[in-house]
Amino acid sequence: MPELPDVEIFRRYFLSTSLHKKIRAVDIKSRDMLKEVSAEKIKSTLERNSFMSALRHGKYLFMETERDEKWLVLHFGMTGFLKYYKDLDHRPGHERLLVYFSNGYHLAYDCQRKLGTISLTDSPDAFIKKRQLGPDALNPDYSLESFAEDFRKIRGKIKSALMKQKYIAGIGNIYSDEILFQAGIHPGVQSSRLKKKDMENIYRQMNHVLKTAIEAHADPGRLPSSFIIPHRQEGDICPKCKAGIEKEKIGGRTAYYCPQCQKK
DNA sequence: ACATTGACCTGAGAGC
DNA sequence: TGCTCTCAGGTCAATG
Repeated sequence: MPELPDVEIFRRYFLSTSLHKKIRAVDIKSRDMLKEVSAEKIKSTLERNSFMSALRHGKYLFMETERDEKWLVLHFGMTGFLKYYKDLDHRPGHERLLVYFSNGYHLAYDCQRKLGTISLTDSPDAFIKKRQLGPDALNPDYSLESFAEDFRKIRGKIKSALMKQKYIAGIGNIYSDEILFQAGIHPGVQSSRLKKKDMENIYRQMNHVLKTAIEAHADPGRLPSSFIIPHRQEGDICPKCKAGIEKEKIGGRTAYYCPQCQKK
């Protein structure tokens, strides 16, 4: 599930539920999801501490602690999400990290497939650099000029390029389909062969689609009816021209597109 | 150097 | 009902 809009919604959820509350205890339920940190280190950093802010870069969420200037870093894989709850009856099904606040509430990081990661860092910038993440897809400082120049040099297909986190961070399988659908570009086109106008189109739609998705709380049911996301299934029709939606494997992932609106 | 493939996990749904 | 197979909104290491 979690691409940039989803993680942005998680960030806002975290801000509205979990700041400035004393952390009574921390339970690491899946040690295999820890990356470059021990369970003991996470516990000693968070316990008796509290959270004071949060940042997002691409699909990563950074949560800053009040003391020690440490940041808990979560990646949500394909199935991760956060849940803040009091009553244990509301506990989600696959808790991997559980924070107990002294007010009796819990913040759970749930990740069924365990494809996400839990880390700790002194600096989000250093973390981003180390993981070789590109600019965040909604970073206003990442200009159309830079985007066009970068993507002209990439040899793969445009869909794969948009999903590559080292080129640009935050876009995954679902939103790359939407951006290309809105831009009217076939996902299998070579990035380097796109015209200046196509680049501009993709760049604008990338910003528009991601912002629109955040406004809709990354909830497919609340997206505009002109989006292809609710129609990403075989046998469905294009919301713009009513042609049948087609699918194709591109870079190992399933791309859905409209053969009429997105010609090669 | 760059692009593609398989592995990593777990569960839901389709088909028999 | 129960089995097997395929697929899933992600990434990383290994391969071509």
